[in-house]
This record gives sequence, C-alpha cells and structure tokens, in this order.
Amino acid sequence: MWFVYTETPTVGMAAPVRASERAYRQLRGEILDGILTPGAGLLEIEQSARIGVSRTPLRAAIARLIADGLVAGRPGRGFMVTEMSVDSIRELYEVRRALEEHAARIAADRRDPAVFLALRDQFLAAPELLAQGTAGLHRYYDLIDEFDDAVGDAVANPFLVGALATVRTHLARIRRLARGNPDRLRSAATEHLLIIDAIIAGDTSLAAHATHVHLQQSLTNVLAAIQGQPTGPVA
Amino acid sequence: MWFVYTETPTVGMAAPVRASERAYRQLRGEILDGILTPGAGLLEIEQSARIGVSRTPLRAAIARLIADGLVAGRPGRGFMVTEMSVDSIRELYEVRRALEEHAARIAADRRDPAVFLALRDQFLAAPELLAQGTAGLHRYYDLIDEFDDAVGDAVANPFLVGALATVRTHLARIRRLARGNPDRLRSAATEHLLIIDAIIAGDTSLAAHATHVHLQQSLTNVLAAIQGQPTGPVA
DNA sequence: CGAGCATTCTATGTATACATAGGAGCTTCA
DNA sequence: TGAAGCTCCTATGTATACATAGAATGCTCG
Repeated sequence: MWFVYTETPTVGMAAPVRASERAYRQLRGEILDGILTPGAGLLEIEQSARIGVSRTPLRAAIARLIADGLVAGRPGRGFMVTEMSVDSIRELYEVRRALEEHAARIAADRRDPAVFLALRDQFLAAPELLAQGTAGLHRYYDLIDEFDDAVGDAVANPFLVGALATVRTHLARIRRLARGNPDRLRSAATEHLLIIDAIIAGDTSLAAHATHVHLQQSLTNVLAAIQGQPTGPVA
Repeated sequence: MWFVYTETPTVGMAAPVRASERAYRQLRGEILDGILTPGAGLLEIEQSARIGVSRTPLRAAIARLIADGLVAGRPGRGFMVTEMSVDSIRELYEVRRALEEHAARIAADRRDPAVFLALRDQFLAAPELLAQGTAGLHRYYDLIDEFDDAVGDAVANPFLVGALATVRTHLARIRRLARGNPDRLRSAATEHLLIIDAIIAGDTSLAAHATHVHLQQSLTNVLAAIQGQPTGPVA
C-alpha cells in the first residue's frame, strides 16, 4: 500500500522479501541482540505498526519465534520474550553437550580433511585476530560460525543440524553476556584447534571428548561472567 | 517445541478449543497416522474447507506443522507433507541416540526410584499385555509413553524434553511401519527393563549403554520391516 | 472502608476480501 | 508438427473488519 516493493537494495536480487519474513528477522535479531529484553511484552498491534506490516504477517513471525522458543504465549496477556535464567543456561548446555559431542564424533568420521585443514590455519591465526579490536572480534565469531557450518556439512544430518540450530539460537542470546573476554576467547581458540585436529585425524573419541571439555569451559566462563554482572545486560 | 497453550483434556469441556488448535491437531494426527501420505499437497483452501475453519487459523496450523518438520513449503507450489526416506530414518535415529542416551544418563542420576520401580512392575507384565490383542497393544504403547514421560520428568530439562519431543514426533510416523511385531515388542520390553533397572540403580553409564543397545535394535527392526513392505504402507 | 460485581477496554482469534506470483494450458507462428 | 509466447487460473501473501475472552477498573452495596 503506502510502501512499495522498491526496497531491494541488492542488485539482481528480485526476491520480494515477504513481510512476514522481514518481521521475523527483525524481531529475532532484536531478541538475540537484547534490544527486546526477556519478559518484554510483544503486542501485535504495537509491533506491526512499528515494523510496518499488518497483523497477519506479524502473527506468522511470532508463530515462528514461538517455535524457536524465543517467545512464549501468555494465557490472556499476549506474548512475551522468554526469560533466560541461570538454570536454563545450564539446561541449554546440557543439551548442547549431547548434540555437539555427537556431531563432533560423526564429523570426525565423515569429514573432508581439506575443509578442516583450512579452518585449522584460520584458528591458528585467531590470537592475532583478537588483537585487532572490534573488527577482529567479529571476524573471530564468523570463524566460529564457519567451523559450526563445517561440522554441520560433515554430519550431513538435517535432524541433527536442525537441533543444533535451535540450541545455537538460544546460545546467541547468552553469548552477549560473556562477550569480549580476550583471555577466554584465546583459550577457546586453542580448544577449537584441538577439536579440529581430532576431526582431521578421524579420531572420533578425541573429537567428542575435546568438545566436552570445550563446552564445560565455555559454560564455566559464561556463568562466571553472569555472576560478574548479575543485572540484566540491557544495551 | 513446548507450547504454553492451555490444555483442557478434562472431560466435559468441549467449547474453548481454538480453531487453529483443532486444525493443527487434526492435520498432525492425520500425518502421523499416514492418512495424509508423504508428498501429499496441502492446499489451504481445500483443507480449510474440509476441516471447517477459515484460512487464517489453518495457516497458523500449517506454520506449526512446518516448525515440527512434518510439512515443508514448496517454492511457489504450496505445501506438502515431508517425505520419510530410509536415510532420514537413519538420521533421525542418529539424533535420537544422542538425546536419549544423554537423557537416560541424567535420569539415572536424578531419578525418583519409586516412579521407575512402579514402571518396572508394569514392564514385567508386558508379555501378558501383548497377548491380549489390539487393546493390549495400545496399552503397551501407552506404557512406553509413560516411561518416556518419566524420563522427561527426571531430567527436568525443557530444552532436552523439547528436542526429544521433536524426535518422537517423527518417530511416531516410523513406528507405524514396524507396528505389530510381537517378538520385537517382547524384546523391546526386556530392553526397557534393563534401562529401568539401570536408572533405579543410579548406574548412569549402564543406562546410557542399555539405551544405545535398545535404539540400535529398534532401528534394525524398523529397517527390516521397511524392507519387508517397501511400498508405502497407506492405510 | 472493604469486598464483590458489573462494565469497559484491550488484545488476541477469526473471517473474508483483495493483490500478486508462478505455473499449466492453449494458441500461434515458423 | 514443434516450440515459444501469452493468457488465464489457482493458490499463497497481505490487509482489514469483526467477534470474543480476559483483565483491569471503577462503582456500588454492606
């Protein structure tokens, strides 16, 4: 109606991004970035007006967010962003451990060595990357994403990849809390290297155990970071 | 996923079921029962007319089914019930193994012995149950559900329970294929007993390994059953 | 002054009308 | 006769109007 479909900045992309997709991505991003804080109420009318779509696609977006576990419906009180308690973080890591260990084990069995050899070189350069400020930090997180994707490609199991994606969605909310601890990130890079070496060597057991150690360290760090700043880390 | 929708399973209540909920349950049930076969196209108008709701709640239902992985959207050609190939069954069991082993391990650590002692008695009576025809068969499957619920209660982890629920949803579609093999079901009951004993004893390692064995046997049986009747088991 | 109740208001749940894209089938031309 | 283009048609995507339930609030009565 009042807005036209001419907002396709990328050349060649004739994809008329659906309104429900835009609303979903925006709300999801805002929840993950902490702009929409846990407990915040999501009113359909309010949000649809803010984002610039009607209620119908917004409802579709909220339905997807509920499926993601990022939003919960209250009995007669609309919707709200789900809380992330310390207990739920422990619970999340419990599942994450089961899935990532299994994934690492399988990846060590089915991997394409070349892919992980390339990743190995990049992780070796991680310490230098972390000395480059914010840009290097983002680059480092992208690198972790690449590693996760490589593992996902290696396991080649849509169910497992999907379950991991769900876990990582919630993880993204947690990661904000512990972000920017250089010492921890350097340690994490070392742990990732160990996992990668195990995968390259095809050592399924070592890959699983190295993943276990890494996740335990990660959880410890996250919990410590939360203790340091117990107040909600609202941006 | 774990929806917070108010369940009203109590008798006598008939009215306050939302149309989207009705549509979701009916479609989900029909997919799980094989009435809607894999590859079948779901047309909004057609289905909304059949079920007796308008397109809006039907779309909400389909959105939930997509989140469940039971329905997939085709590029420009509507929606369809997802396929269940032999490969996807193996993939499903791969994830299931990771989750159920972990759950069994945790359950053995946090369980309330009384609950599993009671389940033990019921599983001991399973062979007699299986000799009672269809009614006993249903009772047996209910018993397995009770066991699954008991494990879920013991782990007390919404993320893990949710992930398991997703896996079990797909499992329900597979179970039809191998349904009604008395020998296998008796063996399964024995395997469940072993797991239960391990949980009661608090033997986390044994619980995990017994679960592993059980799932491997289950997968073998399912794959054999599919080989036996390669054609689609449409009812 | 407090408790119970009715009212009102708000936000979701539902239905329907309209816009649009993508494909199937027909027509037409070489 | 075959292929290419066009048209129509169907099914989804979106917007909006209406119904309804639940909660907050204010009013009234004891």
